[in-house]
Amino acid sequence: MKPPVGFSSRRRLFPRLLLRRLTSSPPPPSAATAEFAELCRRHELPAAMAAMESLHRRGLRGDPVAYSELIKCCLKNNAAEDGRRVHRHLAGGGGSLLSMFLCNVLLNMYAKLGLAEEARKLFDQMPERNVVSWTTMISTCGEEEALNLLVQMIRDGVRPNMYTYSSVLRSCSDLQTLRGIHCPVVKAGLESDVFVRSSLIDSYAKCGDLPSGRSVFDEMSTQDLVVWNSLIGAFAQAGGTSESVAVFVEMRRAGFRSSEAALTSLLRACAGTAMLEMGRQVHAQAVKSDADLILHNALLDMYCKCGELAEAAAAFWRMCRRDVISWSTMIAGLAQNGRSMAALELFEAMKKAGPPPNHITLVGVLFACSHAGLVEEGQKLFWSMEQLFGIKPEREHHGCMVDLLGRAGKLEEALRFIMKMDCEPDTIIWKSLLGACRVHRDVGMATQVAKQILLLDPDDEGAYILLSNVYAGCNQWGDAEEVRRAMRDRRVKKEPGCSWIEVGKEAHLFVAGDKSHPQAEAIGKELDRLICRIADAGYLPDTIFVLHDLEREQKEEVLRYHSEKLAIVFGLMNSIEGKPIRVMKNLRICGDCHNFAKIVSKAENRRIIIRDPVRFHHFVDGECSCGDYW
DNA sequence: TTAGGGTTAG
Repeated sequence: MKPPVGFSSRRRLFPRLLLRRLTSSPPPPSAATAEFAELCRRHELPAAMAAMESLHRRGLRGDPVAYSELIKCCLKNNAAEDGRRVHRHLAGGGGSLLSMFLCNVLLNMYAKLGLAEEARKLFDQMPERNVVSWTTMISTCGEEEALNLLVQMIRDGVRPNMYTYSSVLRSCSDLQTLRGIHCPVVKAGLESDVFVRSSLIDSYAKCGDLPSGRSVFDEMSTQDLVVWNSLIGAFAQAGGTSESVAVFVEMRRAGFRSSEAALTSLLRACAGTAMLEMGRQVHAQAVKSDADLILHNALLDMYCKCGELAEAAAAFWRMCRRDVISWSTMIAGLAQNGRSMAALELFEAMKKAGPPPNHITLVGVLFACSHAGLVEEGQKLFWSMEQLFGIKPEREHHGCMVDLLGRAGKLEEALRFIMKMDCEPDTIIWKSLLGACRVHRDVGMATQVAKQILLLDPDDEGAYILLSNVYAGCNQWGDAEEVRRAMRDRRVKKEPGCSWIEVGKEAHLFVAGDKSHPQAEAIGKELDRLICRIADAGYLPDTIFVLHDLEREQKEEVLRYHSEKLAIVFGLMNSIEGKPIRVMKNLRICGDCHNFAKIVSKAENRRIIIRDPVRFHHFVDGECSCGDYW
């Protein structure tokens, strides 16, 4: 007899199962295995685990599909210990239950849970391996190991398929290797697979070869939304905002919908290059996706990275759901924009009403302390974070502490702190101390610290530059020149300083002293006029920031054409009165440009926002949000 | 049973 409409077998089984669980007499073997299978199928983890134990106690065994569902359920619930228990049960009794199929499922669980060692151990123990086993193993590995496994699998007579190549390609971090793998992919006729294609695009972008990524895309005959998004994401990651927008427009024209992933990538690109107007336009496209958390986190980040804190805060409080990334983004955004106290207040609110902080949240909070000179608060947090939040200080947190002490002029204390650290100091931590030596003009310690960095990395450009800055700042021109010579001898090049500004949704780039911009002549003239105007307001070029031993007049000339000055003048010339001037820099702002921007903000009655790689400077009415503490 | 696109710091 057929059940009545709407009365599915699933609905019928449930009360029977419940009844059985409530009664003490065990079900007959066939019913017990069926019950186990059903619990596994329904992913009821604790009940299925109990059913498995009970079955095995009675010497009974379940169906392979049931075990496979149970292992998948362990993975879904992140229940590694339960997964291991299933593994032990399957391996017990001579291991007869551990078929290649179930080994592969277990392998996948270990791999996805990040338990690489356990995955490897199981893989090594497998008497037989098929393409799924090899591919699963490859997907857990970095480039070198993935390539080794690929060679071994071919030697073992197992032919890689599109899944295998997709994983191998994704592991490539070196362009030559990537090209080497691309060849057999083409030979095997697998390039047209959309998964392989998106892996190729992502990996070419990651290896810095965007044109190759683009040509893989252009050769695509069947179109696929994810592949479009891969290309948008690839340009976004490389900082190519206008290119990623162009691909987005192209994609829409080709009839594809604008997905959340694509909009998120665009926002990331806008954030990376501080393209606020473009970001606002993407925001307008994103309004329909109210519930998408990742997209809204990216939106928040975009406003923070464009220095628009009021809009960031509005976006933050408007979100219908906020996760640890939303809170961390907002806290770091406030801190980087010189609003340390507000960052700390938000952290207090998070502790009361938000999700538990993670290690990145605490980096943001420590950053807030170090950039506001809140030494005691920072130290208190650092020493209590493990106890309060269960987060063991990592290298990044130690780096923040060195920064905190160094910025506050406690150089000896910072050095002692480094010496006592549990982890080995890396060049980033030493450079933080070297930066503090420069600010506080401690030539002796700077020399020692720079030596330490160059021992770790003899080609570290930053160490040479910072040390030569320290010498130049103390008028030790001979020493500064010697550092420069050492740099030349080792062929270490200084990255040229550049700034850019968005005008009419386009980025205009300026390199120090560069006259290639179409308006270069007019900008130069306007800069001269501006410098004359602000000279009356007290601007005097501070030549200490010129690193070469030049005559004063020459130094002034070098300073005059620092890229941020050119960008500010261009912004003044090309934007509506009253609109803030927003400049982005690849290097940290020099003291003279900082002073220049302060005076211009007052003299021209303009808000100027400069973002360097570490933080923001908001110049309003002759003052900077950093309080001259950077 | 194996592979794809999106968010935070340094």
